[in-house]
Amino acid sequence: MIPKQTVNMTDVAQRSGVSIASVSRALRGRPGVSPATRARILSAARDLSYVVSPEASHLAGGATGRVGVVVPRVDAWFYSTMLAGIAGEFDTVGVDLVLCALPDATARHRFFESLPLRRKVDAVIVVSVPLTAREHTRLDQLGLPTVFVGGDHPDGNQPWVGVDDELAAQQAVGHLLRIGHRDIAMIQAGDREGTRWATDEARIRGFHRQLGDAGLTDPNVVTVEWGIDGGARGMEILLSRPLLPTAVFCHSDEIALGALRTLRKSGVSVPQQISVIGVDDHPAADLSELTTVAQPVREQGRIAAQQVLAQLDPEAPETAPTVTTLPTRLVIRGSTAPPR
Amino acid sequence: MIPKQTVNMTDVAQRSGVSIASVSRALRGRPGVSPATRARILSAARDLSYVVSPEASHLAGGATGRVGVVVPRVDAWFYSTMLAGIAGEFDTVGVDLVLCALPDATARHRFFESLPLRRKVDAVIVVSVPLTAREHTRLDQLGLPTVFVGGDHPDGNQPWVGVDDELAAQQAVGHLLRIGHRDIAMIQAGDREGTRWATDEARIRGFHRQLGDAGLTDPNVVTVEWGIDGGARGMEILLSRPLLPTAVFCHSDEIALGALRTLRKSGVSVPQQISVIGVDDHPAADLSELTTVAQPVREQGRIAAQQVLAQLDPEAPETAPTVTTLPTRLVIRGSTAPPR
DNA sequence: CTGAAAGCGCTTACAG
DNA sequence: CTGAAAGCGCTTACAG
Repeated sequence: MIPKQTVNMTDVAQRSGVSIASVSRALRGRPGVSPATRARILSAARDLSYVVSPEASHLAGGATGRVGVVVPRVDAWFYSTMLAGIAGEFDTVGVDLVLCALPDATARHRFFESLPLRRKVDAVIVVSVPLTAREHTRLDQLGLPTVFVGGDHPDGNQPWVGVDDELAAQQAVGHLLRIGHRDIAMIQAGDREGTRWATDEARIRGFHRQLGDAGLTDPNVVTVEWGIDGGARGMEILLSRPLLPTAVFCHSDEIALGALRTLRKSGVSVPQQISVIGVDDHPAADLSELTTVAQPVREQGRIAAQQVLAQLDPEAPETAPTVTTLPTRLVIRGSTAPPR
Repeated sequence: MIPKQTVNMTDVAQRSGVSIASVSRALRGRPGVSPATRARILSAARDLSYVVSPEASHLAGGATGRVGVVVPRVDAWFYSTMLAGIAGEFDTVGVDLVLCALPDATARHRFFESLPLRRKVDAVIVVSVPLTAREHTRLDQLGLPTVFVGGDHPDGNQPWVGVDDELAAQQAVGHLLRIGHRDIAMIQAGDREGTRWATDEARIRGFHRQLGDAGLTDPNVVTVEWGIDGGARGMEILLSRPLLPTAVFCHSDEIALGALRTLRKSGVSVPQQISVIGVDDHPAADLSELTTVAQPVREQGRIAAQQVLAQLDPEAPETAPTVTTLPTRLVIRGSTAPPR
């Protein structure tokens, strides 16, 4: 006899001598089943190592047990760390993570127009992705609980988790000012496709504000493509100008690491001739003795996941959508020192 | 009037004046629909921006349109890059990626015992995860096409993609020998929980073999936990011994980067006093001038995804399961030089 | 080429 | 507390 590929609810019902309706109720922990019957059913289900078919369950009105996670990309420290935080949280409750990476404007556009997550997940976490008004509308049309991480705060009152990027920039620049720098440049990240990233804008805003508060105006800003190579290029540009600033605030550690590479290759010593500071506390920042403003990335993912799960849990008390801003922290290493 | 939440096949059928049977056939590209009807249906589906319900489709015998990807973790360069390669490939054909991270033995055990992917995906990609015989059996019980990336070659004739880690180690050690080193140590990665990773074993095998071929035996080997901190610790141990080797082969770039950190902090100059080489070509290797043996990670992910998709495509010609070994390549940077 | 119909494995009112 | 039955949105033989 060929064993059946899969055990279904009918098998469990037969083995425990009840109808599938009772099995369904027992398995979902719903009321309306006597304790004795419930016990019998659960034991039968265990014996057969039965798992509910998510397809059938969802089709009949249940949840999918899946949450979509939308990220710009996965092969960057920030996003993969975020993902690890989310995945760890989902794993504890058996929710499946459907990954959507939107590396460029085309992918983003396609995603919001075709909404491939439709009917496939119970909720969505959107990490950093900048949304146009139309894209927001499309997202709403999914009709799913949504949690945003980083990036713009959603218009409506939807949950958001992140850090204060403007403040982070101010902390970085504040440190440079405090140790005596007055000639501070910035290497800013810009999107090749012209997409405006909330983080980018907040960081340069913080840069200008902090300098402005110190009475410094019209600073040197170079905008390059995000990444190590962009940072390297940014520093090349600064080096090509007549006067070298005494310090450089870099949009992020990846930019700063590239800048450090250029400085090393050019024989400019850090921090003696120039101070460099980034944002993030990327693992490589420690290796390169890069002073930075750390942000808790994994934690952001964890919190976002918890919020989504709370929204999905019918048992959970109804709560107002929360905006969670996690603290950032100056980490002083060897790449910054007072100007000479 | 309140618009319906979701458009279903019936809506498309009505709009194009045919039965849902024809809609289903047209949408799935099956024969038995006249070109004119097909065109009408496709256009109606587009107008309504209809997407097939994966739940219903699968329940009725179709595919889920999902593939499970199992990785040890996502927050490490190797895995996130692999994931990016896989995700990019899936995106082109609209397959959803269900991510499963198995960070420790407990998670791994739970995963293979409860097989949470059961009934949820059409196929599986297993990246690097070491499998016991029992776990292999359990995986087989899923009855799904499976592609392995890295790690052990599966016993049966299942597709595998990866690099030759033993050869990679030999390339690294070969380089050290070629430039004159004779006293070569290794910092090896070991699993805290005692899990035996195929990659780890292959790399130390290559190390010993290459030294053995050069008539060198009984080399210095230090085993530490994988990662930057492990590498740092490994180098501390080497430094604490009476004689410093002239060169160190590191299990991977992450280990090597940690080793470099220790050397810098200890004031030991690289490559003057000691040469260091790693494996992977991690982005930070370039920043740290680390000589290494590069492997194409994203490409491995891409190929694995293509193989899985080919197995899922009924149109695709039946092919024998392939073993694809991608080349590794020595990348010489500043961390290695002839001994003095 | 096209459609009516059975059936996939569940959940949930609706009756007992 | 328990079960018969409708229905979720599809796919696929089976008839035309």
